Amino acid sequence: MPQDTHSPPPETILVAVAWPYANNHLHMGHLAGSYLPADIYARYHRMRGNRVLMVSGSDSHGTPVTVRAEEEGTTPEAIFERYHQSFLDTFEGYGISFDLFTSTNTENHARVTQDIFLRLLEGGHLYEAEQELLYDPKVSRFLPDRYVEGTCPRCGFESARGDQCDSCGATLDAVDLINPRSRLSDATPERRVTSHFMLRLSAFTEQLRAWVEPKTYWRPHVRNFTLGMLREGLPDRAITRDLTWGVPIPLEGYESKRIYVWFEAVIGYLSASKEWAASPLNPNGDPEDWRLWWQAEDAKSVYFQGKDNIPFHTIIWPSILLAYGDLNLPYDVPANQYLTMSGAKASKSRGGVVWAPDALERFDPDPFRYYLAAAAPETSDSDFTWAEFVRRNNDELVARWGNLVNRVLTITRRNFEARVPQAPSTLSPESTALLERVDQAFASVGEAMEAVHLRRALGLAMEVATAANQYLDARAPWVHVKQNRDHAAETLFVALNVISGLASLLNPVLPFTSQRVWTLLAHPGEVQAAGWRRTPVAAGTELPEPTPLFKKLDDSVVEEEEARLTR
RNA sequence: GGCAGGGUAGCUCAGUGGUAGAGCAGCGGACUCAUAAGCCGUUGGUCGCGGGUUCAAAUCCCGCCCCUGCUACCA
Repeated sequence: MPQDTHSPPPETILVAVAWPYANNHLHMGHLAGSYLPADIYARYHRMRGNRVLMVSGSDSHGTPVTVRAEEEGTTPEAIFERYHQSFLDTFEGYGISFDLFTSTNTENHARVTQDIFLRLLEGGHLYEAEQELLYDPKVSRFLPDRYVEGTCPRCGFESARGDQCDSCGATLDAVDLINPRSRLSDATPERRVTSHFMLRLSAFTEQLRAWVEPKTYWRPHVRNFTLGMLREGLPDRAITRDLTWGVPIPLEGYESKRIYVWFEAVIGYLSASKEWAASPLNPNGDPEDWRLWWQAEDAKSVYFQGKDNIPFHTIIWPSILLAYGDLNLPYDVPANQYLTMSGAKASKSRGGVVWAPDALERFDPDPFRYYLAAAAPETSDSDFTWAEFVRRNNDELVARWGNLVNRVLTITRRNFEARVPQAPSTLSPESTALLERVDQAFASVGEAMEAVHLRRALGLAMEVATAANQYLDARAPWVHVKQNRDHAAETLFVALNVISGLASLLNPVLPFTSQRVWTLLAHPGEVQAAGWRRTPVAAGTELPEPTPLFKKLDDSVVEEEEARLTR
């Protein structure tokens, strides 16, 4: 019988997702690395009845946006707006279900950031210090290290970047480069002294260590990397820059400076929560509701992003939170490794990537969600190939799951006048066993979901589909429908109920097609709202005419898409 | 250089002390309801290399080789 496998009291969970930088469209690496895992996790918890707030936004500030604006002869706002809209479209297309996807370019965010800045200043966590930085006199701008090129002082490579030499791999300081030149104008940068606010990160080393040490449930690479950085000691870092595109410093006399992105962007998690609470999106209408996720003791916050973002979420953001006080530190930071594209790292700048908006013009979202979840880079880098995409689509979605739904519905339609057959009062052992197996899967899949082992969660759900195919084959309802109608009726009744359970189990990963299965089973409303349990299919229910859930893809897709990649 | 992750069947990967696993590909078979899908059986591995600990190691320790990533003032 259907049952909720375990019903603890509702939890409060903040699903915090990396802020994409608004200088280009999103690609498959972004989806696989943070947006899709976050969405699967959030959908699962919503089905469990937990109180989920899933937020993120466009990171709108920073030098690259300014530079791009100048290249195109437009404003930073226009560049940001373009990609912000692209992000919103991508999330809608792929079913990434943010409660709020805002940006750092809001008054609210500036206000929250400035509040934190002032409180940290009062608390002695910030101080002013002079720095010598490289300045491009032609474009009148201080240069981030990456915008300086020159000869590597170590290996003599002539096109070393200011932060790192691509030839010998050395970590560099831009002022040490020989014959430095600006990448913005080719001018020779000048050394100029400028004054900036520094964050006293060094003061938090011990507190952070005490906080991270017991986090044994974190992914090993996240915890080890963080502890390694703490062992080496944290240097204080400048949190302001000589820029005009960014959040202003809330003090007199600092009009030419802005709060820098690495300090300001992570604050977005908090400002977005506040924006959501005060907006019409909050059904309760209480602007103070953000406190539920940020101040309640048992609230959990889970931060999804790629591994390159680990220090910002395990060192810098926690330091800011500790300095500010009275706000929850991250509960977990399930950072993913990288998704490589046919062996090469996905990169916005280098090409060879599958752009999220483009891919959706030719394929449905669920096959991508499925593939990226099944091959998620949870423990090590994983490779996206079109051949694997086509194979998983055809073998696993079409043949195993879609075909299961289709064959059961078709037999039912042709032999039982499209009505769910009546099963006998006592089910056979194999029928009972299969139903129990589905119901039990809600516990095992749920456990994997909560540990953010999404590959495993999906694998466990798909095993149930395999068991259902085996059951059908053993019971051969297409044979018994002629000789022993009751036997076939029981088989189909059970199979339809198993499919109902699978629609729910797979919904976090496959929301679009699970909803279609829901409709094919004549369930009213939305699968998302049905809870984390199998919804029974009642005998006698009239079923609509089935249509295939997934499209089988021809092998020629592989060549076509690979040709597109190299363009 | 430092740090991290990885090196297991042709391919993609799971498996952290107790007789080597899954999916796909390959081979064979029974079936035919279904988008020729599904089901059953089967071939295939000195678990990167060399030492060590142990009654027992893919799994723990040491050394080495190779791959990837990170190394935080691009975000």
